[in-house]
Amino acid sequence: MTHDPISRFRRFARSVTTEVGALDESFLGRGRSLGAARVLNAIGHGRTDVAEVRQYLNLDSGLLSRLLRQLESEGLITLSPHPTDARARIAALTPLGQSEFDAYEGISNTRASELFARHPRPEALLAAMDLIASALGQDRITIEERDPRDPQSLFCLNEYYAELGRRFKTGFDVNLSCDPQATDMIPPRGAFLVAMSDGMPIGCVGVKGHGGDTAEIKRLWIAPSARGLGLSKRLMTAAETRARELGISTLRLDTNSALPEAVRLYQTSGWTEIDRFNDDPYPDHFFEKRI
Amino acid sequence: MTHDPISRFRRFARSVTTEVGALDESFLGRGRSLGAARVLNAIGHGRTDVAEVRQYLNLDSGLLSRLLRQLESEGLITLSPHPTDARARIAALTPLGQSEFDAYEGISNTRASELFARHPRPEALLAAMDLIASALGQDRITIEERDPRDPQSLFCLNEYYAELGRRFKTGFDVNLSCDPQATDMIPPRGAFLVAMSDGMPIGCVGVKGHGGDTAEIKRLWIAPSARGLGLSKRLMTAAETRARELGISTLRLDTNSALPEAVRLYQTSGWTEIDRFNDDPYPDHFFEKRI
DNA sequence: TCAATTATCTGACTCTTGTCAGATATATTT
DNA sequence: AAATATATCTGACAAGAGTCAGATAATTGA
Repeated sequence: MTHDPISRFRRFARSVTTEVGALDESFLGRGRSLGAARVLNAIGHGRTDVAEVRQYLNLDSGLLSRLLRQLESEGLITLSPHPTDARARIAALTPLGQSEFDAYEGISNTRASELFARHPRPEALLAAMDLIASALGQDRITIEERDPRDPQSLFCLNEYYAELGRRFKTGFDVNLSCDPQATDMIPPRGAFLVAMSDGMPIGCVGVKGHGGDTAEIKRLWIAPSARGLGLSKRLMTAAETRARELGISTLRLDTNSALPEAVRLYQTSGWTEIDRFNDDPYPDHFFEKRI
Repeated sequence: MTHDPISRFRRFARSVTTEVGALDESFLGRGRSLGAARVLNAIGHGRTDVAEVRQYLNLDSGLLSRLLRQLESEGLITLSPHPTDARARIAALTPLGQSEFDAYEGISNTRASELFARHPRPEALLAAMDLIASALGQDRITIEERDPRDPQSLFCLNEYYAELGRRFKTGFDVNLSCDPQATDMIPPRGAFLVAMSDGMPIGCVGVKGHGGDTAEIKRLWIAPSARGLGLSKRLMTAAETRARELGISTLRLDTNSALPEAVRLYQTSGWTEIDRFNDDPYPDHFFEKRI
């Protein structure tokens, strides 16, 4: 039979490589090699340190050096010494470089939006892409500490609130719950961790401290497309480690039976159920863990 | 904001290219260039005519010639003259070539099945891949005439029956419906068309004749992942064209109001509703079209 | 039958990518 | 201050992918 998972996967791989190949072809149309175009794009996307570009594109230093020279001689970028490390250099787009970068962006954006425009269910297509990106990018998921007020963190928090609203019969109103102060989730009192996958936040967790040796775990959320990959365990482990570094010895958390995956996670990872320790109207399960 | 469709698409593209790149790397591990490996794979997948391989991989004839020579000198393939065209050649794997081909297959199959094995919802992942493959492969969908009894056709027909079973309140039993004889859907009486996308069947339609100048359209089906892309219209147009070639001047069809997309399609593409013309228990709408 | 076309092969080239071994200047560590 | 490490640059090279202009032999069409 021809419709086993493997051949379906193959058809997928073939369609995507063809698409990517076609995009590369159009990039080539601007009279520059793909390598140079990639470097320009990396710089345009804010990777200004030469070392950063090299790491991102995984390039040999010699090769990158030549590509940078080429872009410089085309008048697309300027190279200046790094302010704090005179060995290193930082790259910046010139106005000409910016317009060339915009042209590349235009090519890929047009392709992408045409794809969505002619599709009957663009949201389904995007959800499918998220799912696949999470599945394929599993090994490249990183956990970063961030300010809970930065855009990536806020994105996670909003998704979290929206999901609670859908899951709780009564809906969810942040103002009724004891919303942690951002400063309680910033060192030295606490921390906020975001799981990033190829530049997109796909999960978060907060450690809310108050200066003592006890803290609360709050706002554990995983994007639907990344569920089941063991990410919540990774986030919780990272949160515990970070809490320990901050001098915290006891963690507590509250949760709700409308979130059975969460309850199960805590039960199976060393947490003990305890009595209610606050009067927040939403939670109905309370846990504690010594770390 | 960073979570617009474009950046989600980008994250997807990046994760897939990384995956494909990693696969290519492992291919390289067998001590052969990627080009040669691709040619070997194309031959192993049954593309025996050199011309076919060239077209499939979109290679320059000179380049392919050299790659074939290399594979031949490695003892992986044999090249023999084409039986009916002495200019052309056909390639075949030697036993050694077959085992080398199997090794490549093993690499990619292992990767794919590991991906599915560690995913919580492999079916959802596959459905997502199908959806994306259909969306990206739109321009590469071909409509082929096939024997309604060949495996690709049977796959479509079974999916079609299964779907009717789900859609009709009463279920669907092929034996109660007047199932067309295969020979009625083979020239000169009729035809059976299958829409193929990268080697997978994603839709079908039958023209069921009885030797006269009237025929019926039967078994119009589109895979869920390929719906909304205008494929049913393409299939119907192809069916009409083929019917005309077979000397048919009037087409009829029956359908059911549980398939509203179908009813709407016929109403908007030149068909006129007519009285019941058979006593099949399932249909409740009947159409006719002069072509 | 003869001219045009087709399938493949050959040789000569180019470009891009990538590797490697130093060279140079600056930072960091001891 | 000396030794070591780091960031980048330079030159020399090699392999892969791909292009192009003919050459050859077979097939097709007028």
